[in-house]
Amino acid sequence: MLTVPLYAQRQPVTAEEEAYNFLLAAICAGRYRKGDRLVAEDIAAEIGTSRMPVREAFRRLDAQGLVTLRPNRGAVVSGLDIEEMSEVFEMRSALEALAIRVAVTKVTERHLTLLERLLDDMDDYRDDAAQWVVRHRIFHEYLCSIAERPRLMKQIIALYSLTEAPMRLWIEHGEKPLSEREEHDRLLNALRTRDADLAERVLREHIEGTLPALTQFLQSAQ
Amino acid sequence: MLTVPLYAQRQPVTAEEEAYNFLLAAICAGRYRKGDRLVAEDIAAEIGTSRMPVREAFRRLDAQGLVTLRPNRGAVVSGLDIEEMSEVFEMRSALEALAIRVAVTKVTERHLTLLERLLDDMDDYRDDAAQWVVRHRIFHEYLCSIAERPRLMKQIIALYSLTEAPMRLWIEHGEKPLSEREEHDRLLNALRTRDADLAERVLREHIEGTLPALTQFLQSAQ
DNA sequence: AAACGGATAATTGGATACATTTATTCAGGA
DNA sequence: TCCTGAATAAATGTATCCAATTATCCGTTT
Repeated sequence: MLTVPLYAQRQPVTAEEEAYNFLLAAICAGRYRKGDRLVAEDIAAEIGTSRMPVREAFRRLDAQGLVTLRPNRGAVVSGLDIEEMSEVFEMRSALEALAIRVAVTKVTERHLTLLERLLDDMDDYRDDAAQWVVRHRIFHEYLCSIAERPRLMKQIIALYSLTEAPMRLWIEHGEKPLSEREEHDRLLNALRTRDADLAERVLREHIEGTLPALTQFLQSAQ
Repeated sequence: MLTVPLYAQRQPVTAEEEAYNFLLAAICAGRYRKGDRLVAEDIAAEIGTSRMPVREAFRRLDAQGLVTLRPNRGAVVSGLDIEEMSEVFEMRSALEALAIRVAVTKVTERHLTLLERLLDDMDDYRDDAAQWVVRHRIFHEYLCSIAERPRLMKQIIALYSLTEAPMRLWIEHGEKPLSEREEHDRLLNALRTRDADLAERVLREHIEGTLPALTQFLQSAQ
């Protein structure tokens, strides 16, 4: 199995990296939730460092939009309200559309085979919401990585980090749309045609089509 | 004159903010150039703090892509090579296109009047490249701000921070395209029609049309 | 002269200490 | 009971210190 992009893959060589990986993973996994206050000293104690590397990790997470830092008032997990979720989906649509347009010009059979495999992988976790959401993210990120645009990729990854936790809650709630596999297959078929307009259209429909149900779930969970 | 979004407007209340504002402004202004090493202690001495706040500022700048941080090897101003410049312009095109589509649904006469004023402002600095580039940025950022999408806005601002220094060098080099005012007027006219497709098309042409000449300049300046 | 290697200097990463700010507690008064 | 506000506790911001890493210098060797 080829490795695929995901958060925190790099072996930490500094305490700051360790703190960053720890916090990113914990927020994505839902251990720290929207509004939770992150106390530097507590986190430092948990990973066995001093507060300083944790503070530096906070800065990166703040720049990424995952955490909100206010002077003298600490770090709070940002989370997304309905409006912000919609904004993030709009941005995903715009940036992933760009990525797939470029990807269409570079995609090989090898890529398509692996993408297919990633979809099968997702199917295997049909009944494990947490795993399914992670695999879903891996699929999309791998798709975007074909474009070979590092800054674009970084941005898309940041957006997925923002949506992972609420997406998991939603899927765990049993709302996984049955049309997912079909939509992803349509996406692969569009890629195969190398038709950028078609691929973009299918991708945008896939992303934007997910939003209403997710929004409804967020509303019901106030 | 209404205030418009730009970098570093907030009065710094912490040393970290001061360091961040200082470095952001210095990189945008071209005082620190691509490849320059940023020594935390020197910068700390210049702004009258210790290294710690400067290090934290480095993290944010790194997350924004303005600086590259490597373990034990310090901070280096990232800069953009030709390929990266092209990537950033692609991203600007995608994100500003989204912004203008939303802006079209929200734009008022008041906005249009101010935009017009900002264009006149730019004209006044026709012969001052440095000022012109700053005003150009202000115009585009104000245009995007009409969409009222904070995360989108933040991202667009980050992209402008990346391009400001090379843009100034290019304009100072005397290559300012004479068609700029006309293109910006076309943009305002498109906004006035409230036709999202038209506005997006004009904006993308404006952004993507700038790239070839800028690329050529970067190539000539190796 | 160029390449190598070891000594020294410079710089970074991280922990600790202390001042400042914010949060919490709790007693007294409306 | 609900405020109010002083006292206390907790957390943050920053400077300083030390260890570890990296960069630079310089003499030696080829």
